[in-house]
Amino acid sequence: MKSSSTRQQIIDAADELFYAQGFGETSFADIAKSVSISRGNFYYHFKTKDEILDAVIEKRLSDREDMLRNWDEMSGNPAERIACFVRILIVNQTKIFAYGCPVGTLTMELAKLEHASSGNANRIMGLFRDWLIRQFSELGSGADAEARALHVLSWSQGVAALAQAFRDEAFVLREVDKILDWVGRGAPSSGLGQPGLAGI
Amino acid sequence: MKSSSTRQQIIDAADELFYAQGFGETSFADIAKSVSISRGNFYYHFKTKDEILDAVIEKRLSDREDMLRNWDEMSGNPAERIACFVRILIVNQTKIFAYGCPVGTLTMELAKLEHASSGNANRIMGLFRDWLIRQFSELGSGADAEARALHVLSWSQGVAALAQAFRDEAFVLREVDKILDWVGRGAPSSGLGQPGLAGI
DNA sequence: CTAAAAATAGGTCAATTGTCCTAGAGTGAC
DNA sequence: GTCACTCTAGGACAATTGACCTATTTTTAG
Repeated sequence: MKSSSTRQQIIDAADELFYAQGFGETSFADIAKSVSISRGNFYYHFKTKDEILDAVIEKRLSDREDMLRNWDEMSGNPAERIACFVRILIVNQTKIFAYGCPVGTLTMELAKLEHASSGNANRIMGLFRDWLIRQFSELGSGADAEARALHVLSWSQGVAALAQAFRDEAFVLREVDKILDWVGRGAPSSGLGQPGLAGI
Repeated sequence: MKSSSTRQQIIDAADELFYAQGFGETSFADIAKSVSISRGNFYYHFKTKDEILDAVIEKRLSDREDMLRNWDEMSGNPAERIACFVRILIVNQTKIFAYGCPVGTLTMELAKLEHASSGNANRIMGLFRDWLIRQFSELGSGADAEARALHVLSWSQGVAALAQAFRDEAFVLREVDKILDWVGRGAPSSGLGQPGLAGI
C-alpha cells in the first residue's frame, strides 16, 4: 500500500518535472528531492530512468483516456466534445505559455533523442487523433473524418507552439474561436469536402 | 583567417548538433569531436556553452533573413513567396520527420530550460511572423494581415509537430496544399474578413 | 629574423550524472 | 516472538559534464 503510494508519488513528480524541464534535463536527484525520498529508495521502485519515463507515459496516456472518456459520457454532441478538446488551449494556457503542450513537447524531445520510448510517446498523439476521427465520423464527415481530425490536432499543436513563443493571450483566444468556427461550419474552407456548405 | 574558419566550423557543427540532438543533450565533447579539435582550442573560441548557443542563434537568424530576402527578390508575387515558406515543410521533410522544425524545437527547448537566450530564439519565430505579415499586407489583407500571418505560421508549426510524430508523407503534402489553398483564397474560411469572397 | 599575438593541444578540476550495493527499518503471517 | 518480505536510507562507483589552466605551436607584424 505504502509502496504503491510512494511509487505513485514518484510518477506524479516525474510527470510534472518532465513536463516543466524536459526528460533529459530532469535528474534522479530532482525527482527524489521533489518526493523527499532517498535515491536508494528510488531505485527500489524504478531500476532505470527509462522505466520512470515509461511509467510517466503510461500515466499520461491513461489520464488522457480518462479525460476523453469523460467528455464522451458528458455530451452527446460530438462538436461539443471537440470543443472541449480545443479549449484545453485556454484552460491550460498558463502552463502552455511556460512549458508548451505536454504531449507535443515530449514527442519532440524523445524523437530527437531517438529514445526507445519515442514510439510510446507517439501513442498519446495517436490517441487524440483516433478520438478526433471518431468525433468527426459521428459528425458525419465520412471519408474526410481523418483529414479533419488531423487538421484540428495540428492546428492545436501549432497554436500551442506559437503560444509558447509569443505568449499572446489574445492570439490563443482568437485561434480557439477560429478552430471552433471551423468545426461548426463543417470546415469547407480547408478544401475538405462539403464545398456547398461554405458559409458566410 | 584560420581562426575565423575554425570558429565558423564550430558554429556550423553546433548548429547541426543542436538541431539533431537538442541543446541540452549536446556536449562540448560532441562538438569538438565533430570538428576534430581539442577541448582546449574550443574554449579559446567560446568561453561558455551559452556563448555557442548565442552564436548558433545568430547564425540561424541570419540564415533565415537571407532566405527570406532571396524570396523577396525572386518573386514579385507575395502569394508565391508565402508558398515558398510553406513548402519548406516538403523540402525539408526528411529532417523534419527526424528532428522537427529547427525553429520550433529550439524555441520549445529553451523556454523549458528557462534559458536566458530563450528570448533570442523567439526572435527567429518573430522574424517569420513579421515577414509573413508583410506578405499578407502586400496581398491586401489590411488589418487581417497579422492574424493571417500567425495562422500560416501556427499551421506550419502544427504540421511539423504532427509530421514528427506520425511521419506521414501524404499528410504533409495534403496540409501544404490546404495552406496554399487557404492563402490563395484570401482565407475567408477562417473567419478572417473578406467573407464575400468565400469561394467554393 | 624576431618578437608579439593568435591559435591549438591536452591536462586538471569540482560537480553532477545514472547505476549499483549493502545495511537496516517496518510490516504481516503464523 | 520469529521469520520472511517489503520498503527505505545512504554510501560508493565510474563516467560525463562545463569550465579553467598552462604549455606549446603557428601565424602575423615590424
